[in-house]
Amino acid sequence: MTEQSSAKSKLQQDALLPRNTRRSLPIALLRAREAVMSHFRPMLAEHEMTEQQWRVIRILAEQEVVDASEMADKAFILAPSLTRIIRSLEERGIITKHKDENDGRRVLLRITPAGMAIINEVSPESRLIYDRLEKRFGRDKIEQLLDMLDEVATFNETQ
Amino acid sequence: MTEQSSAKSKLQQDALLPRNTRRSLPIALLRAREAVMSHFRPMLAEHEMTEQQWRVIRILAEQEVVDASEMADKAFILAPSLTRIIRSLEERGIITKHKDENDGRRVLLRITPAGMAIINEVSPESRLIYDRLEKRFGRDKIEQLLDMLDEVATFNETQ
DNA sequence: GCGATATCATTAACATGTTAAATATATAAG
DNA sequence: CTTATATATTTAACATGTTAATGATATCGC
Repeated sequence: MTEQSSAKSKLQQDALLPRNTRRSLPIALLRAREAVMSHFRPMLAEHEMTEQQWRVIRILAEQEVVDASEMADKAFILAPSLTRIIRSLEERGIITKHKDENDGRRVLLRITPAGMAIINEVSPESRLIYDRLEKRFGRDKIEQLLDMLDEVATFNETQ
Repeated sequence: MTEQSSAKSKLQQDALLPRNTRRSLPIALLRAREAVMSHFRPMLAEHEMTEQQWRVIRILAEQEVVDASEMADKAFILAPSLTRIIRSLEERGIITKHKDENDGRRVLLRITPAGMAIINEVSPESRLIYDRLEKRFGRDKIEQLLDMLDEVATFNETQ
């Protein structure tokens, strides 16, 4: 018994040990995100949509034409992932994809009526979940959280 | 040229990112997380470690023996991912894996000296980055953020 | 105009995320 | 003791994350 615990504490007294994982910011961000997303995923799954695919068509519902780079920025999806997502959504008739005539490198994306139909079916339930979240924590607290997260997001810009 | 861009650039002037996306909690959590992680990944890559693999061995540096279920909980990694990570780390001699003699279903994990060597090499630089983060935002603010994130993480429990 | 350089999108290769199903072991009910 | 049920881990299949390399088009400098 004492033998067993002595080895453990020997390891733990090492000064080089990393910070306790319980208060790790990356994991805390992951947990919070998962807590929110777990409410959305089942509803999206009913429409054979992933969370990332939903982000893409939601942005196209707000803005008629978006090129791939802008989409990657707004939806926070890396280019290689976006390429695959665009291919899948186009094959399923949810979005269209055309070369930009003024810049042959760019790809212009638009949502189709089929895509808008999904938006219209999912949006009400999506709002309901956000409302529940706001009711649970209060709008002020969520705004405050969003502000702090925005601030943390600048950590990579300011060295 | 000016005609073409006028309608859209007016919209864009209000906010480079549309309010809906920019003030979306899931994406804000993602952005914040990425801002933090982008500082760690290059350093982990030097040791051929992914972020998730680092979480696993860091937990094993704190606690001598951890079974797979407990690891999944603490590192916030789903079981199928953990299975693959354990296989990779074991093959590389960074951790060991044994059946629990009292419960044949369970798998017990331990870190090896080679694993501890990685911990000792990475930890100082890791602490440096966290210190920079703390200096940038203040310890109180980060503690406050962690508290709020913990609270959001309970959103899935309390319906 | 032409060549060097930059930018945008895609592909490749491997790791992880996600859900469902399969497997192995443990525990409870009878 | 045996069957049914529950739990822990693994496997499978597909989607996305991540970095590096490639191909295509634009743009800059001369």
